[in-house]
Amino acid sequence: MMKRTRINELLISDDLDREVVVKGWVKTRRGNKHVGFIALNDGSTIKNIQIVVDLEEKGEEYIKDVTTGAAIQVNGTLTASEGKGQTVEVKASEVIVLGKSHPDEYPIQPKKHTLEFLRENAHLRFRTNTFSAVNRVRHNLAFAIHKYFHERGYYYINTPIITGSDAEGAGECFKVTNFDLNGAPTDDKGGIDYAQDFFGKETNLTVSGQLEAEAGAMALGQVYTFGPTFRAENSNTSRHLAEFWMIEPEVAFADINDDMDLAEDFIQYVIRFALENCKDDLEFLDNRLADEEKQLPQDKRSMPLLEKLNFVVENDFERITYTEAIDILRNCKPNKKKKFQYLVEEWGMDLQSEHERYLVEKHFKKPVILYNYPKDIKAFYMKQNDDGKTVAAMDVLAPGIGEIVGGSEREADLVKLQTRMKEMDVPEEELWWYLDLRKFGTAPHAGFGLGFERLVVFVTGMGNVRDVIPFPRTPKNAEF
RNA sequence: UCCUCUUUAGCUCAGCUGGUUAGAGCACCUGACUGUUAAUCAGGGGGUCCUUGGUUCGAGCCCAAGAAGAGGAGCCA
Repeated sequence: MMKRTRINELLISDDLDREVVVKGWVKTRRGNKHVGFIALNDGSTIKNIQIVVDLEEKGEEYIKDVTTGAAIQVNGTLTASEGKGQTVEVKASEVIVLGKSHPDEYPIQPKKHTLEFLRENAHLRFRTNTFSAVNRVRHNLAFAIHKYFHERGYYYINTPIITGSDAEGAGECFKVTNFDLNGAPTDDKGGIDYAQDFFGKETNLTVSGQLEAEAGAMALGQVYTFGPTFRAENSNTSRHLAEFWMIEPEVAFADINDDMDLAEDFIQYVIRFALENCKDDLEFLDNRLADEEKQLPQDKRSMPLLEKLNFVVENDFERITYTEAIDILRNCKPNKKKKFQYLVEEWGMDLQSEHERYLVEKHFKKPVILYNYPKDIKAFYMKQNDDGKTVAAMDVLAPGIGEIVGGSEREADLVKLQTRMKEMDVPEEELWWYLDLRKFGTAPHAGFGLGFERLVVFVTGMGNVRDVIPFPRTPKNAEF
């Protein structure tokens, strides 16, 4: 029996008038009682192949089950198309319906659906042009990430998903327990006795693999993680998920400048990879975005997707310190005219989304790396600068999505780290092993965390992280 | 968690100041058409107006509570 050929191969083939077998899902069927046209897609490309069925020979009934969504096999001949709109098509000698799709019940119609509706049909939305394109781009970005690090001598390490400490200071955790929720054993003080739980201590789903990655970097030199991350924050925004994927490189003998170089080079590399390997999909997404924004006034529209990606790849990111950013913001028009909801006045304040957006989208009009933040608004493990006021932290801000990377040089000095932990009430006992890394062969090192879904949002031009992960987990939603 | 908005046919939406039998486009079904491109044309079927309670002679519409969804904010990636 002949093997099937994938549609992406057929569409670029110039080996015509040969027997082929095609399998895929029906997008639409058109025609009359004499001839039927089927648009068929198998996921190998966003493009469909046209199947032509001679109904005078087969009879009208022959393709009555070939309806939108049905899975079919077509045996036929690859020929030059007689009609306009495509160069090749398959003249069917036999059409076999592998799986029917009842047209009355199948939710995905050959028309525009809202993203909200498709979210409720996440198991079927892969079959739409938009979501198949997004998922192919997502794959290519994931692949590019591994390729980038591998080619540069980084090791992919897997840090634990179940963690024993909640001292990492990065948001609310999901608890992991084996206790029956009605009647967990209690200790003599009336609290829950975790000593009797599966791990013998309180455990959570990881909020970050960074601390463990640091342990890897302090022996393997340069490592990265790429795994699921969980935050139990009640965040209802287009930028947050309860379960998301994060990339966390960690590099020994690197300082904050090396860290910024890495982040910039890395982001440009993976975008370039997508531009080269996802041409059709990105073109489709470029059109989709333009179409979506058609009704917006000119000044509210974002830069066309492909133009934006090429711009990011070809131009250096702007690098400014937090202090410089405050100066720019303090003297900018919206601040003076009191257009900001939070006015920028004092050094030391945390920057709000509106401020970051102003810097990226209005002032510099390109990705911006902010670094050297006040120590009081950043985490305990960041390297304290000599000025006594700032830490060597950096955030990469991208137009449209905001913070895409957060990173820092890590504090390598044991005493300084311990002092900071005391000041910030971080329990030393739980992080004894993290302190050991400073006790035995400490060295300057740096790293960052990149939210994978935010990267995919940026590259696909989708407006919501829920539409770039197949089955999003958000507050009140764990369907599928 | 806070603020704002939304919830009417399978989908996208309209529904006036509270008043008879709740509408349109698409989808679906039937028919027409010899090469279509989200095919086209004609006809047809299809409703727990998110839920609960209230006001009223009368509620899709007004009031209250709740649920779900979206946008923005906070937290962050």
